[in-house]
Formats: sequence, structure tokens, C-alpha cells
Amino acid sequence: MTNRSLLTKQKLLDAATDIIMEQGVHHLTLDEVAKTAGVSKGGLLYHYPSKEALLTAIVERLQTEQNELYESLQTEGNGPVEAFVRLFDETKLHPERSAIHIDAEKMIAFLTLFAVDQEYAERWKHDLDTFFAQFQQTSDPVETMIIRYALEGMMMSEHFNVGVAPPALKQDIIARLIERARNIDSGKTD
Amino acid sequence: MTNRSLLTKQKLLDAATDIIMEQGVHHLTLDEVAKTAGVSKGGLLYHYPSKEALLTAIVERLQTEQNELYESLQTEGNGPVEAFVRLFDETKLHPERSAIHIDAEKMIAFLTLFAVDQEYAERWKHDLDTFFAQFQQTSDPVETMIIRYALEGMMMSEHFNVGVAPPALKQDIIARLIERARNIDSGKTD
DNA sequence: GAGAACAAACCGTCTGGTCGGTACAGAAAG
DNA sequence: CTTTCTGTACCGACCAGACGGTTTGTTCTC
Repeated sequence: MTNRSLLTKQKLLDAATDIIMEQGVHHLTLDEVAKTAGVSKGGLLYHYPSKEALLTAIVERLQTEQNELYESLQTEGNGPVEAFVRLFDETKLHPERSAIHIDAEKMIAFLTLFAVDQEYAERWKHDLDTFFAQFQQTSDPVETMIIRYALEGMMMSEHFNVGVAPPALKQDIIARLIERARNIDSGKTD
Repeated sequence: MTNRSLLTKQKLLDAATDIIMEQGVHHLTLDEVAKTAGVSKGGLLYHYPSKEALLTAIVERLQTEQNELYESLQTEGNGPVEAFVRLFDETKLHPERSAIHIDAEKMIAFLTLFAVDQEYAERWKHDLDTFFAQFQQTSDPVETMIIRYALEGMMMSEHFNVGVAPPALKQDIIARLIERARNIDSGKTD
């Protein structure tokens, strides 16, 4: 795996993610990805021998980025629940963190892949299940799940730009979620 | 619009919705819809002259069903926020209501259509925006939005069967959401 | 029998994937 | 040093199947 090869692969994954975010999955064709990345179709298929392989690579990179950021947020002193809340808002709070930058838009691109094909979603179910299992063992599982669901719902809403909260309200929402997450992490049953 | 015609149209919409729910949008082909509905492709295109028209009809029917149920929940004495919460759980609470039955699965099928194509989503943005606008004018907009987002997130999670809460926990979650919705509707700032 | 409701063969386009070939960097051979 | 060979990275024409939509013909209903 030379440096050049790695760079091309990055360009291809970036292009594919961009297309999903900006145009929706059904415009994600191999020709379009190749064109956007400035690579020929043959070049694309040299690195990712099938569309399936390309999609898999997208999801894997996304998962890796997300895990790295989540870990780093926890080692900075956030409890597991608060870290999860901040995961969704990290882009706005610390834009300088762009190296491990992962924002809601990308996560939606990820979820969108699931929406397209149930069969495909099944393959990733286990990984996500184990990740979310921890949220059922906090000091207040009910509130923890509400927080988690609220963040996911907010993500969806913003992606589809449907009934979104104005910025000020959104900030208040995040603030309240963080406050509750803190209480849960510190063991207060509220 | 004869009775026979209406029946076939229903069958087609049902088939299309089922396919989206069970197999994902990318298996939603005209041939598949026709086959599932027990109608020929020509028959399908007689009623819905294009795939676009079929999708539009699906979304419109879904919106109508949802609005009817929401209205009826409100006239039964629920406040606007509580009615919204119950909208998501209605299937389990009152299965006999199947005439205007709309469950989370169907709403996801609906959202999934948006995920596939941004352009398509734009067409429905306005309707949804006006519906959700009321949730920013309750006695506690922050909490109201959290409830709304949580319900949407839960819906997503259940659809993709990813990190779902066990039934008991889920009931507790709904119960707590209803409790808070009641407080908001009755004007308590909590 | 007339129009509505459907059937089925057919067509053009789009798209995932194949395939033969090119460019080039370095290793091996002379 | 130069020639030959080899493997990596990439190109772009082409193909086969899938899919949306058309056309033409048939059946059902009133």
C-alpha cells in the first residue's frame, strides 16, 4: 500500500461521502464517484473491486473516526453519556478538531446506506448493538435512552432540514441534554 | 373512480409500502410492486403513470392517515404534545384502531424516501415544517423538542433494529415521555 | 359495444462490472 | 550503463442486465 494508493483511496471515499450527503444515495454511481474524485472508473474499481466494497469502506472509516472521537472525549473527563452527547455537537464546539472531525451529516450518510437496503444493515447490526448496550446500564437507563434517541432524532431532522429548531433553541436543547447526561454519569437518579 | 379501481390502487400502495419496509427502497421497482400487488406492470402504470406518481401517492396517503389519527387523538382530550407522543405508540395501545392505523414502520418507510433523494425531500419540506412549527410554541419548547426528537430517534432505531431497548424499558421510556408531555400541555414549566 | 381496467411484449437508458491496454518505477540481467 | 522484465496504478471502451416507461392487444363492466 503505497502513499499514492492511499491518497487515491481517500479521495474516492471523500467523493462518495460527499455525493451521499449532497445528492442522496441514489446518485451514488460508480461513474459519479470516479468523476468527483478525479479518477477513472477503472481506477476506482482497481482500489474497490465492487460498489459493495466501496460502501463497506465508507462505513468502516466512519465507524473508526467516530470511535476515536468518542474515546478521546471520554479521556478528557466526560462520562460515557456526556461524551455521547458531545459527540453530536463536537463540530460546532471544537471546529479545530478537524483531524478526527465527524459531524452529524456524515453519520446520516452512514445511516442512509442502511435505509437503502435492509440486508446491508444487518451486517452492521452487531457492532452497533454492542456499542449501545452500555446505555442500558447507567444510573438512569430511561433518561439515557431518551437522550440518545433525541440526539439521533435531531440528527435526522437537521439532515432532512425538516422542522429544525432555530440555533438559539438548539443550543438550549443541547445544554439541557448535557446537564442531564452529567447527572446520569455522576449517579444522580434525578 | 370505480370501486374496482380504488381497490387496485389500495393494493398497489400497500404492496409498495410493504416492499420499502421489508426490503428497503432500492428493491422498490415497478415490476416488484406489480408482482406483489398481483397486478401487471401495465395495470400499475395505468393507475400511477410514473414511479414518481406512485411515490407521491404513498407519501400523501401516509400524511393523510397521520393527520387523521393526530386529530382524533386531540379531540379525545390529549394536548398537542401528548397526542404526538401517543401517535407513535398508538398501534400498541389501540390495535383495534386499524382503520386509521399508522405505525412507526410506515413512517420510516416515508422518511426513507427522503433519504434516497434530497430533491424529492424538498417537495415535502414545507408541509412538515408547518406541522412541527407548533412544537416551538409550547410552555417548554426545549423539552417539547427533546420529546419530539426522542420519538423520531426511537422510530429510527426500531426500524433498523439497532440498539433497541427491551420492551419493558421501552414502555418506561414512553411513560416518561407522556408524563412530561402532559406537564407541557398543562403549562407547567417543570 | 364502448370505455375502463388490465395484460404482456417490447424499447431505450442507466449502471455495475469486465477487459485489454498504457505509464512508469524499480529490479534483474547482460 | 542499457536493456529487459515485473508489478503497481490507472485508463476508457465495452457489455449485460435491470429498470422505467411505451405500445398494443385483451378482458371485464356497464
